[in-house]
Amino acid sequence: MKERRRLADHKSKVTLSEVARLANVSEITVSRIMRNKGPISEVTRQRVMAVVNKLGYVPNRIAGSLASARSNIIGVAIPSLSNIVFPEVLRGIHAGLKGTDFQPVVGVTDYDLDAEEALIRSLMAWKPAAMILAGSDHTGSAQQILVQSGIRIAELMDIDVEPIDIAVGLSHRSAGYDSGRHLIERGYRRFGYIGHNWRDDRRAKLRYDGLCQALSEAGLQVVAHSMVEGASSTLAGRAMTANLLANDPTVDVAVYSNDDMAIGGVFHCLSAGIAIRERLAIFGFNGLELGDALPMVLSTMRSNRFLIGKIAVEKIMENLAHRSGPCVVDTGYEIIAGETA
Amino acid sequence: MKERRRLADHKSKVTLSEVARLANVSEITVSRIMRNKGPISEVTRQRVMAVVNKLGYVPNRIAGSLASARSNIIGVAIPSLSNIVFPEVLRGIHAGLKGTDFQPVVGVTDYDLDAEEALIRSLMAWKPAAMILAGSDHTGSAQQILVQSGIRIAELMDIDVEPIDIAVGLSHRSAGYDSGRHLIERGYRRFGYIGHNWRDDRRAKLRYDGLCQALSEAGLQVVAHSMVEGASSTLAGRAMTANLLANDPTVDVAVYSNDDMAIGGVFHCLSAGIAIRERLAIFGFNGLELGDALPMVLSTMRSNRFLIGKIAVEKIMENLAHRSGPCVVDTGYEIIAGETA
DNA sequence: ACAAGCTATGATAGCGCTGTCATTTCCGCA
DNA sequence: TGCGGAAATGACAGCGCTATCATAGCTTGT
Repeated sequence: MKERRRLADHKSKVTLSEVARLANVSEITVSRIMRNKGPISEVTRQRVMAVVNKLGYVPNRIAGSLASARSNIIGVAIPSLSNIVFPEVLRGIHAGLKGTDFQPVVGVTDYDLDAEEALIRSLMAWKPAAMILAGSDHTGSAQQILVQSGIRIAELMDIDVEPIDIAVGLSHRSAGYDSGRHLIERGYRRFGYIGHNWRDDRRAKLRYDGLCQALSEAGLQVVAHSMVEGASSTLAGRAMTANLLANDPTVDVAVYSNDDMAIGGVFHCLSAGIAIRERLAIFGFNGLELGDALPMVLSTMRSNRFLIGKIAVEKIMENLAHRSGPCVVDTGYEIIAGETA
Repeated sequence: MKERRRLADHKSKVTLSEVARLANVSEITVSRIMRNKGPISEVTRQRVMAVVNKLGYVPNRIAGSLASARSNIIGVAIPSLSNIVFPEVLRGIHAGLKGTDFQPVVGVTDYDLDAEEALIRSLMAWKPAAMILAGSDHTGSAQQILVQSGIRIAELMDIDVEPIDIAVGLSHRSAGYDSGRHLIERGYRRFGYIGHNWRDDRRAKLRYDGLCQALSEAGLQVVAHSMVEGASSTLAGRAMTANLLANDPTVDVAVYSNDDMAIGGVFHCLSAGIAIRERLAIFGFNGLELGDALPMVLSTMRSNRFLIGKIAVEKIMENLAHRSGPCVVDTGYEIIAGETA
């Protein structure tokens, strides 16, 4: 009997009331001490903490959240972990959360809105304190769930449409536009575009639209396209660059859907002996660190992925309780002139 | 009064009992339906589901977990999100979890064991169904918490030491050893090593040790080192390559702590006009996709990060309830001959 | 025709914690 | 000396769900 007691004590059953009993105080006192809430005398605190440490007591947040009707969970739904930009956003989120005791619960949607809806439902079941999503495209039901939840919602990456609550990101449309202006100013006239699946990556499409507008205003247009099915990758960028030049040898600049693709372009040129910039200029999007390390610095546009995640969290934390009307934070972008365009 | 009721109904208070009341069944019946558990007649199911959909009822998992003393959370503690390998492991974890209704809760330790301990405590408070960690280095307390918890514990990346429960990864020591053998066979004799912070990345050190052993068995040694403070990066790899060659122009092969660094080496050679392989051979570790897309395919060793995450989850799911004695899964590695060494 | 064994449903009692509203103790100051 | 009020603690009633055991109807087989 004695042994059984000890086993039970040590494994499954170290609860608040156990601690309270051994420390000769009420449960609520222990609870207050664990949460640093309410006035507690130093003597009691130490006596209780001694017991806590001895038993290795870890408060059960599930019970706590149920009782207080609030959790310290932040739901995060991102489209993919393969595309480097999302881990970077996650990094920003983690950085913003550091020091708080909020925990992100991360799900991946694979760019599928129905999967996103299912994920949102599943995350909502944990009564998160806030939700962070990528983009502002959601199914009707998902949108409704988000709106009705009343919690803070941050929609990241994109600020081209009105958010439910908070949007943090940049205008991809005007980023594309400014890329176009920049390249026109540098004297390029025969534009090629190398991209990937627009259905998944709607923001790439927005940048393309912006680019076209800039060209059109200058009486120009994209004269050749090479689009790859599926996701962006450096290998795809390499292949599509070869493809583009084969289709239309007159292009003097290739604009890529992102840096992964553009770096593939650089590699193709290096290995095919094509003079970058003189023969073909290359312009990307994102400003990945890698672009900086290339034999020639990649010309691109920096988006601040880390910052987007971090600021989203900060905005949420500013007032966890109430939405304050749609709020848009523009994290901007910055042209990196580089050496490839 | 009527309006107030409706508001309350629609926002905060869509609970099991509410659904049960409107569907004219008991709470437990609704609970069974939501969980697909126990025998339920088709008629009842449909009647209840109609109410569920009408109210937009989402079960509260917090309450559910408390009542059932089990959660569908998987705690994940990784050292970093900056190093591409961990997002890939995460991807594997998500892939393995797909189709189950488990949710990963991810925390980042920044390679700090004390931070890891704090994180483990914090994750444990959610009574996770299992924990996934990187590496087998933990503080004493962390180790104790993990052992005592009784839940499944997977320690990833590394199988060079005995795990608490499950280990999935590869022997970095023998990977390093085999790199050495491979390069010796190819005729290289003057080895340089380019690495990053060993305190953070203990596995890189293991690979180095393995390399040295292979060299030593062949009567060789590493004749020059260039180590960068801090984390690995392509830029650092570039700089350290220049540095290495300046220090000892006789080296004919550089082994890098990982592909990020090695790719930097490739870039340095490309931009300094150094003949890769003829003048300096380059060998990495990880087998990143990017290595394949380079102008010359990177010679390296493939570690299967995605698989490590996926298999860890599968092993855990095999028997969620009980540990079955230490279990080690070797996901192996594979030499990619490539064109740089 | 009736025990045995289904299937479908319900009543009850918590899970481990926190919010709310007391209650007690102790201090400073008139 | 006594009183107002802050500091310290506690009792109690849930939070929203699920485990457990019980109950009612309905087939079966012999």
